[in-house]
Amino acid sequence: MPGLRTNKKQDIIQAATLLFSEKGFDGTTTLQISKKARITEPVIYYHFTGKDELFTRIISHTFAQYYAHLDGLPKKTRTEFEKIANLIALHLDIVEEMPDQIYLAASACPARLKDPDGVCRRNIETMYRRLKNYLTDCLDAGIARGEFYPVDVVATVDLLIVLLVGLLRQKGLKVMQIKGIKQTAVDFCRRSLIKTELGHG
Amino acid sequence: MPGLRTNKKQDIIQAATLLFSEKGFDGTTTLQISKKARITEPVIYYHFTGKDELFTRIISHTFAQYYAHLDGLPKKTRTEFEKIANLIALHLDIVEEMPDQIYLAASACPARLKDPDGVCRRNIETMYRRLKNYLTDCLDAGIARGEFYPVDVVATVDLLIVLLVGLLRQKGLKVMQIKGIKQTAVDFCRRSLIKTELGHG
Amino acid sequence: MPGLRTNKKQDIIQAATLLFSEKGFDGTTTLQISKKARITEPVIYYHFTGKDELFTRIISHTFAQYYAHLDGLPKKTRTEFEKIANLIALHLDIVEEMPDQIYLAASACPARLKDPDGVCRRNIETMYRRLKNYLTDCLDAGIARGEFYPVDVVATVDLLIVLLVGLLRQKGLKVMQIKGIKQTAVDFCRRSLIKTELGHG
Amino acid sequence: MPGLRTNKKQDIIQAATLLFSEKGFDGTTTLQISKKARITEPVIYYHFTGKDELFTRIISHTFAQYYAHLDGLPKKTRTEFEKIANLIALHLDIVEEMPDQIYLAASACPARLKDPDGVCRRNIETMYRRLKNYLTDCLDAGIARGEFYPVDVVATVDLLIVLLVGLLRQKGLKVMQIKGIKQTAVDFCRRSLIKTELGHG
DNA sequence: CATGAATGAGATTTCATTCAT
DNA sequence: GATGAATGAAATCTCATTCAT
Repeated sequence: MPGLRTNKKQDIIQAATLLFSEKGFDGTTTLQISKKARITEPVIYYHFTGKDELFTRIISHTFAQYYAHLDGLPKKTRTEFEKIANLIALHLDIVEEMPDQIYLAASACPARLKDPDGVCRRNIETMYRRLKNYLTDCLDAGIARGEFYPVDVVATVDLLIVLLVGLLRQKGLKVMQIKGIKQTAVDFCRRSLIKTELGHG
Repeated sequence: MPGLRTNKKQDIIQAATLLFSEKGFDGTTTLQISKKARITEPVIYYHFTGKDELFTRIISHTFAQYYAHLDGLPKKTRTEFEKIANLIALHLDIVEEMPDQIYLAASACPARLKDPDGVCRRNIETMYRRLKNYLTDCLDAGIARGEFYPVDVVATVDLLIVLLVGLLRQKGLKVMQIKGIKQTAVDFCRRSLIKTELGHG
Repeated sequence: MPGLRTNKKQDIIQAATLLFSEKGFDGTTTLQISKKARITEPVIYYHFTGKDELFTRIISHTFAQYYAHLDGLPKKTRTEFEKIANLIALHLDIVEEMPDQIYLAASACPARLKDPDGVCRRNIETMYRRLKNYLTDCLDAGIARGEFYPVDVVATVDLLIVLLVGLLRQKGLKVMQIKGIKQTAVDFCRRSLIKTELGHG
Repeated sequence: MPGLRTNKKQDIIQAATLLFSEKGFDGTTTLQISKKARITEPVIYYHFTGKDELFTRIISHTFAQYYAHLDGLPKKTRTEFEKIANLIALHLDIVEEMPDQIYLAASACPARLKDPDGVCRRNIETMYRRLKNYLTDCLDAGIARGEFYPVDVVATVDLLIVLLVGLLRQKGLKVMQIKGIKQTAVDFCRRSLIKTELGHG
C-alpha cells in the first residue's frame, strides 16, 4: 500500500487535466497546477518526472479508459449493424462520462502528431488500429451474411472511423450543438449499409 | 519603388507556417522563424505586431482561401446530391492544394477554441455556419423535389458537417492513409440520402 | 524556519536604491541590480513582481519613513514658531539620515508626476496635504495668540511648503553646498512671521 | 540661408519637447517623435546626431532663454529689494511663458545631475552661479546702504535661491495650486530683509 | 514527504540607429 | 533631402526544474 491517502497525486492529475484543457499544455505553468492542486511545486516533481510525464500519464489514462469501453462492447449481437450502432453510441456517451479528459485529448493531440513516439501519436494509432479491426470484422461478417451491401470494406471502414472520431471530437470540443445526432448517425449509416427494406424504415 | 519585391514578408509567413505546423505555435520561437526565413528577428516585428499576429494572419488567410473555394462551387447543379458530392471533393482536394496551411489549421485550432474572439474560434464558427446554410438549402431542396429521403434536416446537416470536417482533418493531419475514400464517401452518402433505385447502383 | 535571514530581499532593495539614484530608473537594468546585490536576475522576480514594484516599494518606504518623522514631531511647543523651526530642521536632517533614499525620491519623482496613480504622485500629494494641515494649524494658532503677523494663511502655507521642499531637494540632490542654512532659514522665517521685537534680534 | 523653411527641424524640436515632458526621455521613442512631427525617423538623424543631441538642444535652449530673461532684468532700481521682487516675478512668470520647456527641464534634470558634463548639470550650475552673483551684489549693496538687516549674506543668498527655484519648480510641475503666491513671497522676503517700519506694512 | 528559495536557459519584444535607394 | 526596410544589442520577464533544509 503505497501511501494510504495518495490524494495529492490524484489532486495534481485532476488540476492538470483541467488546466491543460482550459489553457493548453504550454499555457499552463507548473505553478498554476500546484496552486490548483493546493500543493507546492516540488511535490509535482516528487510524484512525476516533470510536466511532460504528467501530461503523458493523463493522456495514457484517458485512452486506457477509452480502450476499456471498447473492450466492454458486447461481442455477440443479433445483427452486425448493432455493433456499429454501439460504436456510435460509445463515442458520444464517453464524452459525457469524462468530458475534461476528452476535451484535453481532442484539443492537445492534433498538435502532437508529428512525434512518432509521443503518447498522442502512439495512442491515436492504437485507437485507429482497434477501430479498424473491429469494423473490418463487422463489415466482413455483415456482408458475408447478406446483411450489408457488398461495399469496399477497407475504404468504408476508414470512412466510418472518420465519422466516429468526428462525432467524438465535435461533441468533445463543444464546437456545435448536436442534438439528436446519435439517432441520426445511426439511421444514416443503416440506410447506407443495410440491404433490406427495413433499413429504409 | 516601395516593395518591388518584398519577399521577406512572404518568406516569414511561409517559414512560420511550416514551423508552426511542425512544432506547434508555442514550440516555435521567433528566432527559428527568422533563421528559416533567412532574416533577422526584428524584421518579424517590422512586418507584424508580433508572433501572435503572424499566426493570426496565416490562419485568417487559410480560411479565406477555404471560403473562396466554397464560393467557387457551382450554384446550379443537375441534382442536389451533386452539391454534396462537390463538397466532399472540395474538402479532400483542398488538402492537396495547400497541405501545410491545412495541417497548421487542423493541428493548432483545436487547442484554441476556448477563446471566443480568437481567429480559430471565429473562423471555425463561420465555416460551420456557411456549411450549415449550404447544406440546409441543399437538403431542403432535395427533399422537396423528392430526390432525398425526408430526413431530419437539422440533424443530418450536422452529421454531414461532421463527416466533411472529419475527412478534411484526417487527410490534412495524415493520420490515416485514406485511398479511395472520396468515392466511398460519395457512395455512402448517396445510398443514405437518395430515394431512387439508382442510389443503390 | 522560513526566512531566518532573508537578506537577499533587502540586498536587492539596497542595490536598487543605489543604482536607481545613480543612473535613473530607466538607466538601471535588472541585470545590474542582480549583480550589485550578488544574486541572479530571477531572484528579483521571485521577491518582486518586477522592476516597477521594486521601485514602488522603495519610494513607498521612503515616504513612510518621512511620514513617521512628521508624526514624531512634538505636538506641544512653547511657541508656534518652534513648530516651524522643527519642520525646517526635519527636512534638512532627514537627508543626512537616509541620503540615498532621499536622492532617489528627489531625482526620480519629478519625472513621474503625470501618472495620477503612480507612487510618486500619490505620495507627493499626501506629503503636501500633511504639510498643509500642519502649517495651517500652526499659523492659525500663532496669529490667534498674537505671535505671528496676520498674514494670508493659505498663501503663506504654500510658500513655506515651497521653502521646506526646496531645502530638502537642494540638500538631497547635493546641488549646492548649503552650510549654515538651517539657522539662516529659521531666522529668515522668524523675522518674517514673528511680531515682537525679539524676532529681529 | 540654410533652408528657406527649416520647419521640420522646429517641428521635431517641438514634438520632442512635448513628448519628453509628457512621457519622459526614456519613455519617448524616436518613432513617436517622428510621427508627432509628421516626418520619418531618419529625418531626425539628418538634423540631429541622435536622440541625445535633440534633448541637449532643447534643454540648452530653455536655459538660454532663462539667461536672457535674467539679463533683461533692470540693472538700476530705486531700492535693492526691487531686484529681489523682480527675481521672484521672473521665476513665476517664465513658467507661463514657456510651460512645456520648463516642465521638461524641471522633470528631466533632477535625474541627470550625476553626470558632471551633461547639459543639465552644467546649466543648473551656471544658473545657480548667476543667481548667486546677482543676489550677493544685491544683498551686499542693500546692507551697505542700510536697507536690509545685516544678515549672513552667503547663507541668505543660498536660501533665496532655494526659494526662487522652489517657486519655479512647484509652478512648473503643477504640483500645487499656488494662487497669490507672488505677492506673498514678495511680502515674506520684504519683512525678513527690510529694516524700516515700512517693511512690516 | 514537503517547502521556501533559487537558478539556468531562454523567449519575446523594443529601440536607437543606419543602409540602399 | 528623404524614405522604407532592416539590424545589433540589449532588456524584461518566464518557467521548468532543483537545492538545502
